[in-house]
Amino acid sequence: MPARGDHDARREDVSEAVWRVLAAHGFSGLTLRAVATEMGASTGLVTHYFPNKKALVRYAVRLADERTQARARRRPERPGLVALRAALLDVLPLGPDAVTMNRMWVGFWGAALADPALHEGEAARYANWRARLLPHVVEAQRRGELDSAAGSEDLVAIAASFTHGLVVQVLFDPENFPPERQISLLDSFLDGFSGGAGSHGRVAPRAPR
Amino acid sequence: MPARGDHDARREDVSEAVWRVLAAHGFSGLTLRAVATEMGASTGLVTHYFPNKKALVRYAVRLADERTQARARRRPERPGLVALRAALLDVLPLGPDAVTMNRMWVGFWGAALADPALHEGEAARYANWRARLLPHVVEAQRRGELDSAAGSEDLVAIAASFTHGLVVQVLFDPENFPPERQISLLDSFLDGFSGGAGSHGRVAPRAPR
DNA sequence: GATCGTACATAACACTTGTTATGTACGATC
DNA sequence: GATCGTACATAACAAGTGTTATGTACGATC
Repeated sequence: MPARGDHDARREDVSEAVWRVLAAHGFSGLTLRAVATEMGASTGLVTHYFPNKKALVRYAVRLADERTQARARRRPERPGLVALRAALLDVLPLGPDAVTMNRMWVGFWGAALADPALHEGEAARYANWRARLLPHVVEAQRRGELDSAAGSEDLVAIAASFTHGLVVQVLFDPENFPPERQISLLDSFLDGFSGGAGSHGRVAPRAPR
Repeated sequence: MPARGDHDARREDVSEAVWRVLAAHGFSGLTLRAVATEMGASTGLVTHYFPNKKALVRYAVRLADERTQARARRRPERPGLVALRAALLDVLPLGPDAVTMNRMWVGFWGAALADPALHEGEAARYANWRARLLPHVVEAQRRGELDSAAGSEDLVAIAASFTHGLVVQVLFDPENFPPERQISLLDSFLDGFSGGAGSHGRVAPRAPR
């Protein structure tokens, strides 16, 4: 008899297939059969691990969010603006995996707007994301690395807006937004809010790559 | 025999129903029957005016974009930062109609990412939007209303990112982002890029309402 | 080694989908 | 006023959907 962990591991395998299908075919292309063939299995496997489609989607999305959060938490960051920059960089579609995940999130937004339960979950995730960004902004403001003209909560909302809006533009026009430009745009954005004089040079070092 | 204009007018009626269905139920809820009942008609009407679903979606999305552009073009704007602010304000979900249209756009993004034809169209619309914002940014920089540290194209991309990212957050959490806060966030954002000193007060007057 | 529960595959179900065909009211044309 | 094309409604169709039922291989348990 397989251990309990195997069961959960299988559910995560299915969830990852959901991510890929969602990223490739959008929410309207997310069918149990598509998920099954994505895994090279049958729909029987999917229905064996999830009671219905709604539960499958809920689990897959929640898992995606948990993975993202875990990855962000793991990195020991220097506080303040550097940490904020790292947290935002972490979201951008700078590599193939990040592209897939962002495609899945954007594809999910449309469905979440229409379904009350998914909507609530997504709103909570947004609030959670902002709450995790907030201490970095506060610390950056305390250090004078970020302008204090705007309130911390507002600055967080602005930074989150910029980042996700950039994600959408990147996904639709990847050739116009290669990783280097994404990073440079983020730095220009942060530059705008880095204290009094807006043009005193970059406050954060360029990414090594 | 009805005039040619009636035929086109009917196609626009159908398109508007598509917008509402898309905003309410997302792309996966966009069915010919849903569109028909949204109009209080039968699917026969829809199929009479459009050869297939793909053509219907294409037409509806293109019409939505044309309407938006026409509205933006009509307003005679003062040049520079004021014009940029007005153009961005025009996109935000400040009223019920704008909320509906933005919900439809976000719902459409997911489908556009998955379908090559729709993807191309959406990428073109983004490029077009940036091209229309560009002269305002250039003029604002020339006047010294906007920081010239960042390139004009980059500033446009940053402004577009911020605006659409804010749209998404507003749609998911409207109570946290009432119209006044949306406007104040936009002004804070623009403030960050308004020349040397970042905190010399608002560069653009608050909206009257 | 018989029993049994788990982990699937396979198949069938009712339902919804886009599409197509058919029917029909009705104003314009001769 | 007969004819005709337009503007739909109604209905039928095959294909695809989520869900449920059934079959079955197989390692663990006694």
